[in-house]
Amino acid sequence: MKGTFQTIEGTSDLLSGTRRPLVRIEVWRHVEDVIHTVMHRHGFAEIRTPVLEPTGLVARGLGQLTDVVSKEMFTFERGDTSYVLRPELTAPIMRAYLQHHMEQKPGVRRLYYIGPCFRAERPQKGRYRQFHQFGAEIIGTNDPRADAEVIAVMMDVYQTLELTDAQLRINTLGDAESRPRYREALVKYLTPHTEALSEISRERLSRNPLRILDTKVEAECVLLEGAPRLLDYIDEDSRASYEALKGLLESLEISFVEDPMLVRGLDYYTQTAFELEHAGIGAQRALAGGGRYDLLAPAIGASQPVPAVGFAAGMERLILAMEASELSLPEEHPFDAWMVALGETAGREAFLLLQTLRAEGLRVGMELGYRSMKAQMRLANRARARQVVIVADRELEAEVATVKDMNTGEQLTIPLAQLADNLIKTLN
RNA sequence: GUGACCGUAGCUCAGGCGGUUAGAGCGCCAGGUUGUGGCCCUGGAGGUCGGGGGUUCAAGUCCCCUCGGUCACCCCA
Repeated sequence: MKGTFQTIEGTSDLLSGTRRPLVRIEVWRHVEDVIHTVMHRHGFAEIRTPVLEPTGLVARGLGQLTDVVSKEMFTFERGDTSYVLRPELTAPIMRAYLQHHMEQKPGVRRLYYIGPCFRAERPQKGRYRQFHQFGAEIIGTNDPRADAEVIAVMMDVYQTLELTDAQLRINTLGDAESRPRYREALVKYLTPHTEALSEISRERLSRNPLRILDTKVEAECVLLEGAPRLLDYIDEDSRASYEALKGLLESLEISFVEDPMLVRGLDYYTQTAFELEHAGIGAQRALAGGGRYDLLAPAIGASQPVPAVGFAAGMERLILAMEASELSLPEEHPFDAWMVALGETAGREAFLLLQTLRAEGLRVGMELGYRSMKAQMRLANRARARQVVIVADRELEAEVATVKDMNTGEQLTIPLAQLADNLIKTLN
């Protein structure tokens, strides 16, 4: 236990054969398969960017004042550059879009990703220092159909995984002009009540007042009921695009609730904002979040805004939700067959036979080292092998193998030349 | 970063007010069946009681520090 090395705080190994779905590799593979399939169906192209990015990209992209940038980044210096382990993927994707001049390609860009991210937070349920996100972005248009499409592909992933008990909430944050006007009104309303605010909200009042809207403090929620409404301040374009989005979602029969208190924690969001929540996964209940971020590109150096909308989703939270919703999750894969050999000569022949069966496409296992038949049979059973192929001197002399069906217990003698065909036939 | 709870075999846990060889179930290995799994029976291996310090004749048990885990705050996917 001690003396050996351990995974560092808030990180974990994903393994085969564990009882815990959250770290069971078969569950991850299944979820990833579904994500790739759904994204592919919707015409999104995969993009993989480095785990390491320039610190400046993330700091300017997400905003210096956000908690993620100001206290949750893993950064290090080497030479005269500062590197960061990416805390999210939207800024890196926009960086790639600009770097590879994707705006020069015809039409809009539909991109999706899956990969690890890092945040130096205190771990708890649904929150880890290395965690995994998947997401999709549509870059190059402010058409509200893009907002609807991003939500549609997101919902399709959960739908395909049969996770149907998540709730979608949407809101609009207004554009670059209307948001500051609202911000001003909110500050004006809250300032006389400064005394009633929590310490955290008081600090936000000057730094990022919109974040006060999603407070959990009861007294503040009551106070906010009388606050100016964001919806009353937003510009015509944002309002029209928000109405269009709602109409599209209704037509697509994607159910949602409007939540005027919904705000996002990163600076780059404007207009559409949305979040998908699941009630069964603890305090970190957001499965996915997203929205429009037309201002990200100029924040990281582009000469003009690039209209874009997307979502990001947590893989760990998705798996926790699937577990909470009692969906059946993949276990270790069974074996088609298992080789059992007795003695050194047969052990060598069985090993060669094993390889030819594998070449035929069968999933076949075998213990190495010379153990008793009983021990080998037990291993075959544990591996949930459908059939066992027994080979010893007796069989080899006659050029046959004894094949045992592990469900019925039935045993047959099969000529080696017909072994593969025979195994395949009985599997079907 | 703050707080609460928890660290005893590979896993899940038991160990009344400190008392001398630290236990169980499951798992693992072997045997019962000179070539046959799942059930059953028998035996075996496996533990510096997270680490360090202290109190005491005596510490898994009490105290302090430390590391790790879990959950919550905060934050966010």
